[in-house]
Amino acid sequence: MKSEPGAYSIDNLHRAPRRTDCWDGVRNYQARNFMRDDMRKGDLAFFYHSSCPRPGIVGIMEIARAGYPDHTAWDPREPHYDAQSDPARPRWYMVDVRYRRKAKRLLGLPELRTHPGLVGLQLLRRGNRLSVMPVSREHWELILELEAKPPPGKN
DNA sequence: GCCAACGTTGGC
DNA sequence: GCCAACGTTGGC
Repeated sequence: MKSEPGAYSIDNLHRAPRRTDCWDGVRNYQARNFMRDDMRKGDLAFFYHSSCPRPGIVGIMEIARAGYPDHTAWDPREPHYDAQSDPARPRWYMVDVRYRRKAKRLLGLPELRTHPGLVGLQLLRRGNRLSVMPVSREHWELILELEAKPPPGKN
């Protein structure tokens, strides 16, 4: 799950009450479907910082509540207000996430890209712009193994 | 249903 | 700031 740290970082989540917050504001149908249909309470997710000097995976969180309507879509004062979303038929969904831990080190996008085992990871797909996307069990475990290794040196 | 125009995302 | 790659919109 991606977020721009300038808007909402893993530190924000760490400081939130009960280290839990709602993942609101997603306004993309594919990303919405992942949250609404595929995420279950107790699932784990990587927290990814995007649009920043060093984009990459910065930590792990847990889905604390499965998909439910994103009420910020109905509030005109909200930045992601959507006048077309009817409370009777919610268009946008969110989940609640709980902070688990920070990554031992940043798993930067360039490093992830160089790893042959991560070919096919949706995050690395060309032109990918989804802010929420699935990670296979195999890729998940590979990334955790990568985390345990020393960071790549500068060549 | 096609597709051009436009807006957004996000790496660089 | 640039721009590639998408998604959305709306005229036809």
